[in-house]
Amino acid sequence: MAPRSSFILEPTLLQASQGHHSRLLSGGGCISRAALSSPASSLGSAGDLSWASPSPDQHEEMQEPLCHEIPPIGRGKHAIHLWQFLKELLLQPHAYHGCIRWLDRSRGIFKIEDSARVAKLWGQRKNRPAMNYDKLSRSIRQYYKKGIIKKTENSKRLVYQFQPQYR
DNA sequence: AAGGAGGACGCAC
DNA sequence: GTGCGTCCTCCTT
Repeated sequence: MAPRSSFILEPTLLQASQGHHSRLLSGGGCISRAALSSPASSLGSAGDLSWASPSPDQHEEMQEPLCHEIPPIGRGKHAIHLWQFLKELLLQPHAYHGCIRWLDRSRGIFKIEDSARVAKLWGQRKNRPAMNYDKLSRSIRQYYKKGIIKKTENSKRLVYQFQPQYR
């Protein structure tokens, strides 16, 4: 029923297809362009590293209006990845206060404060009602080998760290 | 109990 | 093949 295709945000498309840093059309969603830094893809293409530079907190001038809209679905090619979703939440501390937050923003260290809620949000985004933290964390663990997210040195509970290229 | 590490299998791209 | 989602065993906090 819902005209999904006209409302969906395609962040992965933006970074996967060209890698150009065009502003996301903030029509139905409110993901800022900084929400999705291209991973290793930007290593090959020069010129679009302006905002994905290795520098920690360059600037954070994008406190865009909160969006609690939950895109209908997201599987397959056009699906947002878990690590992108987590960054999305982290970039909106007001909207997800008490849910997830940066512990050390410059090092990409964050803490999931309400595991159940984060899992529920992820489940909503992916249209997976049965999502829980047990399963979400399994996916995070898959990121270890891929070099996207890792556990911190002291391995604190519910604390993870984005690898530099994914910050 | 809740969280964490991985193996194994299945499924939609 | 990828990126999970699901289920499971065992271990740690």
